[in-house]
Amino acid sequence: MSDDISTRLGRLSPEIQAIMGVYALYWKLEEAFDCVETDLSHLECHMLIKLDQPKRMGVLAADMLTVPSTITATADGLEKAGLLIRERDPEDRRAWLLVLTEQGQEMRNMLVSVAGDLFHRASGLDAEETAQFARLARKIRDNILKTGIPEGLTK
Amino acid sequence: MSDDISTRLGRLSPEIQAIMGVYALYWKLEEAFDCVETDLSHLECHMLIKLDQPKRMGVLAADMLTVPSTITATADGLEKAGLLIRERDPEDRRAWLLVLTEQGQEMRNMLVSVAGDLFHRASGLDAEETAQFARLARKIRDNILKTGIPEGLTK
DNA sequence: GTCATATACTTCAAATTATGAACTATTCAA
DNA sequence: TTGAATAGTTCATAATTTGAAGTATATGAC
Repeated sequence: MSDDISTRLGRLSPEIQAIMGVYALYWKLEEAFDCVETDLSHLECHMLIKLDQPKRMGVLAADMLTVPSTITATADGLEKAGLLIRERDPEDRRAWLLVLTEQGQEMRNMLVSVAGDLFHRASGLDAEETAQFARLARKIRDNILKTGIPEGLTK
Repeated sequence: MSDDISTRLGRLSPEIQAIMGVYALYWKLEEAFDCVETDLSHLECHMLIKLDQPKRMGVLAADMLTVPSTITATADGLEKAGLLIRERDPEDRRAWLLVLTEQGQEMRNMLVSVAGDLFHRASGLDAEETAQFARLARKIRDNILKTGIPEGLTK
């Protein structure tokens, strides 16, 4: 009709519009992830996607803005599924490096490809808009990691 | 160092960059919401923010991409806290309209203001970038609601 | 060297949250 | 009027998340 959701949303502040958009996209992506044929939980999918290279668990915790015990549980799941292994970090033997197995790499590639496609369909943005959005999203993420991550955990 | 998180993220596809940015922002906002002095759960905060005007529970369920029983539970909490009341929708007496009380309005105003500030601080974007991001976010949200919401539930 | 303190991760029990199936009330269409 | 569909509710269960206490390693002060 005339006074529909979109029209009213236009009257809210840009920040709230941005937040609502982010929430909608987040929820939609989560929902869509459910449909992907895997036995992985959402957090397991996220961790897999973030493991573009071996990372310490503490770094992942900071990156995913969660607590260590959650990372332990998630890594346990992925390890049990044969998608990653734990290796001691030679630079600090208290820490583990999470390293994808070949099978983990394959799964990750699949997820990354599916996620990209999901974003495309869910967002409805064209290539240029996607690039623009990605640029801002990257800037936001940089800012969050910069302000939210503990000192020295930038590996 | 040289090969830091941000640099590597730049090598990923725009879609994945966008998704990671969205996830980072979502998680950061969730985390920040915890610090706001309320007795509300996250979902209760979200629902409150979405109630810029009376809405049917089914509309909220579609909007928040969740199931009816979750909406029932969330509305129960807000009703118990005196922040909203249920009114039968005169156009369809099976449906409830969720209407904010005066106290609910106040709480919502507070949350909207805090959320805007949170976005500002978490994202680190300036006004123009925020506007740009908001525009794209709105477009995304429109697309998601258009494709995800059941027919006729645009009230 | 060694002692005290800090860090990286794990364990586990408890709390929170989310879900789906079965149910009530109302509407709609034939 | 009747049968099917829709709006929301209830409730038991499942999944997720957390925080506190524990182990092992590292770091810095003496």
